[in-house]
Amino acid sequence: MVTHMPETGLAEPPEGVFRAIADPTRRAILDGLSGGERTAGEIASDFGVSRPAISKHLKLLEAVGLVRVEKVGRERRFRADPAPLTDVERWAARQRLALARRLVDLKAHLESEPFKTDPTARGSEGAPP
Amino acid sequence: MVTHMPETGLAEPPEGVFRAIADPTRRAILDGLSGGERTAGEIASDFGVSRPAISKHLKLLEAVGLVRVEKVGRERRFRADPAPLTDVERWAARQRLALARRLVDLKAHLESEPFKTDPTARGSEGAPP
DNA sequence: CATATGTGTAACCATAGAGTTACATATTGG
DNA sequence: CCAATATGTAACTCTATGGTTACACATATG
Repeated sequence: MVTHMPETGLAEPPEGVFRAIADPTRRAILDGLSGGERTAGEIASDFGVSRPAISKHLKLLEAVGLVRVEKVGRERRFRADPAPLTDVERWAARQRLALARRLVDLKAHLESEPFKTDPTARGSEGAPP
Repeated sequence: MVTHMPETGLAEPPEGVFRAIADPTRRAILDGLSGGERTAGEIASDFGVSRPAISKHLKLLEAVGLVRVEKVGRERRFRADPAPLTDVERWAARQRLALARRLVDLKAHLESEPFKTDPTARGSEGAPP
């Protein structure tokens, strides 16, 4: 039994990004940044939540690298940076590949051991020559 | 100002999956299921948390379709189903594409308006002494 | 310089969520 | 039928987190 942390053995991607995109408002912020740079105020005006709330979301997004900031005068221009999402995509892709591999193994297994108990039996799929 | 919900205009993927994979233990469970089916007890024994905790994680994972269960006798065999992750991958990919598009637009913009103030100037990246 | 503007921070609140222990519900095996 | 095994559920606790309001700061502007 692993007593410390999950410790999957598989490379565990940065926790932060997963948590960051778990919140719908933060995903919406990133979506809103798809068109290009926006100031904190502009972003906040898109949602029904207070500006401070958005400010904190932006801070968190910046912390995990999903957003870059550029201070221009008294305003701050935010722009999305999807780079950290590669971790998420890689993890998701690996999950899919794992399934595919299992299916291949299963197929191979079924084809190699038709019916030990009955030599006269035809293939398990019922499509014998 | 949108008063209801984020409402990004862009297709908003199922909230559930994002929340489900936000938890490191749940991701670890899915990773552990990469090799094939496992019973609830086997899964629980991999972590330093109580079995009920794992049970709840499994319930949530099943609710969002990331895991399938098959009751066999008194035990339950769980297996991963990465299908719902396509939503996540699509969203992530779209984010990346949005950035690429912005960069292309920027490049085009820079190339179309080299140096209005100096007709003799060559490409924008030149190193004028 | 005195204000208006654009933002971040601090202090609080309320709720969600992850963990725990105790107990209820199937099945299997004698 | 009864004890052991494999799980899920209920009832709680604690902490993380998203939101809010009030206030501090920096930069533009008349």
